[in-house]
Amino acid sequence: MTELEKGPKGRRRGRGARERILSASQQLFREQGINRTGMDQLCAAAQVSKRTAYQHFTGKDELVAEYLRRFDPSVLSGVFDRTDLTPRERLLAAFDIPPDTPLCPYIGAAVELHDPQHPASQYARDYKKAVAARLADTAREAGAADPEQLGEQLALLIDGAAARTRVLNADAFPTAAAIAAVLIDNAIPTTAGDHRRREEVPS
Amino acid sequence: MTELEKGPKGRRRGRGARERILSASQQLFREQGINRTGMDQLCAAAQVSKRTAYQHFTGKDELVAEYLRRFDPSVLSGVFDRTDLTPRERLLAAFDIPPDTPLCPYIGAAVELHDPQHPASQYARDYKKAVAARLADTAREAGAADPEQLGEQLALLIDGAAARTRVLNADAFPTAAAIAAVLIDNAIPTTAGDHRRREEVPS
DNA sequence: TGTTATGTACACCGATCTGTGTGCTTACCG
DNA sequence: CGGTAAGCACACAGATCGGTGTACATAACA
Repeated sequence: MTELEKGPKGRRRGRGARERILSASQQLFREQGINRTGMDQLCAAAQVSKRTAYQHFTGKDELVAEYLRRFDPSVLSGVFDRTDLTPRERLLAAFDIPPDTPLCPYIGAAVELHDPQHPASQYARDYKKAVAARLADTAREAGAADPEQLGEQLALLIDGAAARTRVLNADAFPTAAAIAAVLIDNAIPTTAGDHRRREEVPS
Repeated sequence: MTELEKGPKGRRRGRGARERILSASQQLFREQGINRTGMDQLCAAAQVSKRTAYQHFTGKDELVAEYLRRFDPSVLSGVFDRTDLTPRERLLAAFDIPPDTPLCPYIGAAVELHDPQHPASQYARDYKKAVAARLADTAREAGAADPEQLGEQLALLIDGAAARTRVLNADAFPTAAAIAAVLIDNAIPTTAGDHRRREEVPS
């Protein structure tokens, strides 16, 4: 009561204001977009006074950059660290996305901010490159002929699915997954089986 | 002089204010984005008084929708109406984009407006569907096994290239074109000449 | 000539936005 | 206890936004 619940005034601090601000950002920026989410609304949602928010972040720009920096775990690592899958399956698993996922915030940020020099835009670039690199690593692990190329191609498919889902309001990831399957089959030379869908991998 | 050049006051009307407004929209909305371009700036660039702008368009929303509606000719028809190319070549030509093209305004609008009900968002959807349909038509003309699927796949590649180009600030269309070539080769059974290795599907 | 569109120039409204300034309140810690 | 850090409530500044109101100027047409 004294710790998590608020007294009507004074220090509230249930697990840090900063956390609540970033948590609210995750929700509001994705739901409404960055530009359409004002600091007033955001602070209200985070149950944080505006004054406090500006003591944790020098401005909205920094907040946005920090907000973007908190995404890897769920999307990136969540896919690549699954040791129960073969490299090949891991590549395809990148397209298995829960159908309600609001949609790649990096593209949204790059479009909304519209300034390639903005820290968030720079981080979005870095992130996209990192994803392509991890895909390339996995492709190499899977024995692809040209891992870098395959990684870049799969990254493009993911972005295409994200953008198209956003514009059409309909899930485009199955289509992207189908293309990915073709590309992977074409790029990985042998591996016992063949092209088409191959159920399991021996080891 | 009396017609095109302006007297310091009064009616200017060199080829219609509406045209100048839309023309300025094309430039500013693409350069700066929609939300970051105010009506004041836009009217100044169009050399049109703000009052006049609001007599031609009921509001910015309508202007944005109209702005989007003026893009087909250059992109869509420009590719599909080329009778000097085979259907196959036409499919690939969709990825031949002048390297400086600012980038698909439909995706930008859908992200910036962030409201699927916005007239511009609806038109963006219609347009994307139309492109996929024309790609499917061409794919059918080229003899693809599943034209709708190929059309949807190629459309996704285009969107992926657009989005990725935007985020990474580097041309992603060559990568998309490479994927397209693979998909087309896989989907079109015969077609005399070819590159890649295609030993399968005799008929 | 006068009328009617069409347009200009410019001030202005209300809303909203990022960001501050100020004073008060509470928790923690020595 | 007293001090300090963290936070709150709230008003407010300054800018910008979409959109109007008003009075005036010009071109085309009768």
